[in-house]
Amino acid sequence: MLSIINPNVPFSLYADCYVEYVGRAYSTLEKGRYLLLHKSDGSFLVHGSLFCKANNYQGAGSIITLENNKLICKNKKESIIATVDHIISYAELHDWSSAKPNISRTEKDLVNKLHDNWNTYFPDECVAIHKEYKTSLGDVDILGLTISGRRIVVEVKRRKVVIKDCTQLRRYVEFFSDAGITDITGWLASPDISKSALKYLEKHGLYWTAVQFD
Amino acid sequence: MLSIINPNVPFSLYADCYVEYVGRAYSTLEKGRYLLLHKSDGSFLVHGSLFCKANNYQGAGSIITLENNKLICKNKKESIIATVDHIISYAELHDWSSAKPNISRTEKDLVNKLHDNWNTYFPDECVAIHKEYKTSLGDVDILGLTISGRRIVVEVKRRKVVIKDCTQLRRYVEFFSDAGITDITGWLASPDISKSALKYLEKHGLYWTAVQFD
DNA sequence: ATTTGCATGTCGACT
DNA sequence: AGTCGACGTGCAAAT
Repeated sequence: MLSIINPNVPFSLYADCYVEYVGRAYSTLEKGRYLLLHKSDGSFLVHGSLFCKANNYQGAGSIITLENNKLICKNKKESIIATVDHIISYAELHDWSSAKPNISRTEKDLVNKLHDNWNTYFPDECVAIHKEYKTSLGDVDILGLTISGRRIVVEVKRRKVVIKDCTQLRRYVEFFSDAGITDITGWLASPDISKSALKYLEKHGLYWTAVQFD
Repeated sequence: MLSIINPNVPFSLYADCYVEYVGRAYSTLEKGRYLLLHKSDGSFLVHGSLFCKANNYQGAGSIITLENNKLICKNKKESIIATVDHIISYAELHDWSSAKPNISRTEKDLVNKLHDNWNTYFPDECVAIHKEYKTSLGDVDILGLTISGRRIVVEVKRRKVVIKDCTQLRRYVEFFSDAGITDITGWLASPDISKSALKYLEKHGLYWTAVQFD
């Protein structure tokens, strides 16, 4: 019944089926009509008519097999079983492109802008400005060092800053204070910030500066 | 050329095209063969042959229009333009199910388990145990109150705890200490924890307990 | 509309 | 394999 399906070729299958997933979680998807996609890297997706996210999915490296009217997708720790009642349409997807999109306006772009225009955004003149400075509590987006030895710790966000971003910054500041360095200024830099995040920053003696995409 | 496409009906389109996205970010997807999906809630997806995630996407409420050989998907602040060279296949997706999966083994399940079996996991006997206790710094998963007035603050994670989960817990603990309450114990509860997270917890006088899914 | 946090997050980078 | 953080995160729930 699923004999027309070749699991060695990527495909799109529109079918009436029931789907069960066992792995990190457990889920069932009621019998209905869904679009099932099998990609060349082993990814498997079950899409319903709503949302960007698939109802069920499994990542690269999964293996698809057929057993009677069941489509079984397994990887190391997880499996999806689609029990198929009726196939509406099946199409092999040949020559499917593997290209990835080229994205700009990322956090990295903002980091570069801040790095290259330091004095526009920060009052402390620096003798050295590091990007992606590694610490045992995580990587600091930008670390400035003034002539007097003051550290300027900057965490950059490409979207509106919320509270958890502030605790991330605090953690990086904490790395230096734990190391006995007390002359530290912490900054968040982003296009926007929530009210509670700004309040939280002020309470902890931290700063925020607005930075926009070009 | 795209005249066979009815933008009022969900569809699956396998085509050679070039895709451009403008909105929160900007991206281009090189000319190639991709699967384009239009869902009934307005969602639009451009899938390549790799990964679970679409190369390009737009969420519910988007509107699709056709202009010559361009497929244009717009919402309030964003747009995707797919310039189509050649259609390999086009299918309308009728009676596409809108069901959502039923998921278990969620964080909520763990919260309930801890709440209902408190003494198995925590040494402090409590006179009251609240779930989803609201504070101005976020919601505490579980808050226990002992007869002596001690607060037990518990943050629950369904997967392995990492450092940022510890700072989340610290923030909730901080809410109470800011309010002048000093008798607080902070716990993380999860199936597993990373080494550095455990070390971080210990350094800050916080605790971890293992909890498994049933 | 704003803010918060979960998610089977996914994915990439680095150790 | 383990750990960490960005992501156009998506998405729901609460305010």
